[in-house]
Amino acid sequence: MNFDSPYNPKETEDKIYQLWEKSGFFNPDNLKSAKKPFTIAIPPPNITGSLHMGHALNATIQDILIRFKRMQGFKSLWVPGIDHAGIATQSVVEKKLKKEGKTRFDLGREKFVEEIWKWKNESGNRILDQLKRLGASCDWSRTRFTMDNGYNAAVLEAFIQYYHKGWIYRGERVVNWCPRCQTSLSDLELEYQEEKTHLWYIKYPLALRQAQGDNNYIIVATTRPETMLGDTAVAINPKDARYKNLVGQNVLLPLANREIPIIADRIIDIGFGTGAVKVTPAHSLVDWQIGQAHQLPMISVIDERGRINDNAPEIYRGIKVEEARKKIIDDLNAAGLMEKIEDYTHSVPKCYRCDSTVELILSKQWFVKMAELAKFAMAPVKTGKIKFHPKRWGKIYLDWLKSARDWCISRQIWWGHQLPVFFCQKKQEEFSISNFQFSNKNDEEFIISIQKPKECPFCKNCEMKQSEDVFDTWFSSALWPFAILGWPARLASESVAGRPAPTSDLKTYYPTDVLSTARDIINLWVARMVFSGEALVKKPPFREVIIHATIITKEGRRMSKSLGTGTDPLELIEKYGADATRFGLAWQISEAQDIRFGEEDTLAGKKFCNKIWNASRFVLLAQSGVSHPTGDHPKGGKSLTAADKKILAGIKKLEKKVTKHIEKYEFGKALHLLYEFFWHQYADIYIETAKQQLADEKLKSQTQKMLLEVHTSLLKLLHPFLPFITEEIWRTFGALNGSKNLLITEKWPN
RNA sequence: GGGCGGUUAGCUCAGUGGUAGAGCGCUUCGUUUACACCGAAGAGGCCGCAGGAUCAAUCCCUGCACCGCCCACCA
Repeated sequence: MNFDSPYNPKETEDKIYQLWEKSGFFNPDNLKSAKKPFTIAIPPPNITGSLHMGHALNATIQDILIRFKRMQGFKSLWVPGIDHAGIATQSVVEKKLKKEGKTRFDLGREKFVEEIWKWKNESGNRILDQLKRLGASCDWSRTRFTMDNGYNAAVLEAFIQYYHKGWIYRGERVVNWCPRCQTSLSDLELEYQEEKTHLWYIKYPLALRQAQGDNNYIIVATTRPETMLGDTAVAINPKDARYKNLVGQNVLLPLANREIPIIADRIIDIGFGTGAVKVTPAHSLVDWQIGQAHQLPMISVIDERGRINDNAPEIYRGIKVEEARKKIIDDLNAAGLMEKIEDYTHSVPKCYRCDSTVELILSKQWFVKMAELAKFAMAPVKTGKIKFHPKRWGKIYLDWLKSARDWCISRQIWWGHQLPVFFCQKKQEEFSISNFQFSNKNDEEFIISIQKPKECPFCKNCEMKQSEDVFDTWFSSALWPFAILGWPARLASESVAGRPAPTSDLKTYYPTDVLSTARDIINLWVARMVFSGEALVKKPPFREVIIHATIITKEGRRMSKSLGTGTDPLELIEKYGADATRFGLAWQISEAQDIRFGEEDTLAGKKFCNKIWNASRFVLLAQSGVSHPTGDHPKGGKSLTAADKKILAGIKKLEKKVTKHIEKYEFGKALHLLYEFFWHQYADIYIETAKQQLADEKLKSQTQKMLLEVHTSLLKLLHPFLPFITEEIWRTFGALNGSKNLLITEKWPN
């Protein structure tokens, strides 16, 4: 180690990280003296991802905790891994193909999935390597992937168990559909964007004309004129005096030339538009509900590519939705049926992966019933078995669960876990959305099975066909905390009556202790992990949930690569070093909802590292010519000066406070205290005093011991925050007293 | 429409029922054997606005304003 120049992270970090990896201490099985386990399951980053500030912050938080607990003597396990990220990954590879002028359909399913695996093997580990650069002390020997063999088994097992409990059903519903990704989406995979559009007031002529001349039609207001081709009713509120006498009559649906009834339903808002609303059960959720209540037929007019289908009049078929809207407006104008147009602003759902406008279409999908599972998810939070930090997120979590709708878990993409569902070919009619003019088709015959049945149990002589659908990515990530620990693998010795028995990892490390994540996936992920854990393993998956702040730019804007507004944590590491980067992040941690990230704090971290570096040099130089017999402790000596006593007392207090803050997940506070103490109490005051004491022969030896004592205590306290530099310095100090222990496993001083 | 968070020094943010703090920036001075990625000293704040309970509020309560986030089936 070269103390003659400022601290150089580049010379240290790789070397130290290799030392740690070689030591094997990231794997808690090698922590011989450790007793109680402490576990964190990393929120698996997407395989397509590259480390961003959010990851860096979260990794810093988790690593501080893991290192802290490891030093405290816990069997600390931080399990790393990656998520296959169905739609996201598929679109990355699709984009790559597009450059070659191909689509996934050109390749076919098998070849395409092969392409993705190839891509995964080439660049899928990038983010994990980046985490290492930050100093993350994960147990890499336990690295998992949501599509590795064991994990696949967990996904199928979960589905089958849910199915047998009656919590899964297949049904034709109005679902969110991304026309670009060609798949269904769950409600949580939508992002709403405000759009300025219009409210069109359209005249629907009454089929049975009244004597009074001005009652020839009823006017409906809509933001989606194009879906009128699929209208099967006009609805009004039963209390609306304006239309009371029209209920039960029919109108002649313009353009489509069908007669549809006027119905009354309390769900209709009298104040919206004209108070009369067109009902399109196949393309709107509310309308679907109305349709169910009034037994209306469903006419699907938009297909899975976002085009008008064959259920519409011929002139509109095959046209994209946006164009169909224009054409229909023109045609209504031409027919004199457009009453008026108003400006209107409302939120339009977009695909969270590709930003396309999401259509609501009628489709047969698999759903998880939320009624039971929401109870599972709520119970441990209500009883305090799971605690949120900050507390307020617990309420948000519960609020969502109270009204959560059934979860659509099937996706029509190719990258993911294929549903373990097999259909009888003979009885299965080829599924095509445009065939669904009317509902009430009976379910096809299918069976749920991990392996393809040898014989079709229905017709006895067909080759059964597996469902082409894959699971929603979140269905598999919901199993993360226990799937990564071995669930549902059966150990012959432990299996009980054929039921899944926990593996030893599951026994030892489950439930995990802390989950640290971002607030935007509380419902998407956290809630689902909780009910999955409760339902499948009978235990909540973690005890504490840390919801960390979102990192935004100093100007208050979202950090985004495409906007060019992001800070790249790897650049920070390059520029300031990993410790400084961690410092810059930890320094800004508080309970606030956002962190407006300023690079100055990273610079401060770099300077702090240098301060530690130089103070260490001083302490080492001051030791020259001294040998320290082990056990020779300065404490209690009669010769302690006032300064000695003060710094020792200060350290004691600091140890208590830092411990307390880390335990309360107040990492920013802990770091501020450490910084203040090291720099101003220790370096500015004590070291300066020590210089004088060293010059005094009577105090010299005592002071040398004091410096070493205080310094090593501080290195320990700093280690979870600044692991590289503290470990590097620790090695030099170890050389002094013959100790070869790594700092990562030194005992936490409290 | 509902809920939540924020409003403190030029910037980013801590903080406490009783003289207001940090990092960065700024000013002045300082190369004495850890460190100029430093040290010493300093400037800079009606702690968003208006009320209320209190001996006393930046901190507690109420209302308001502005910024931001989330949820919701206004078609």
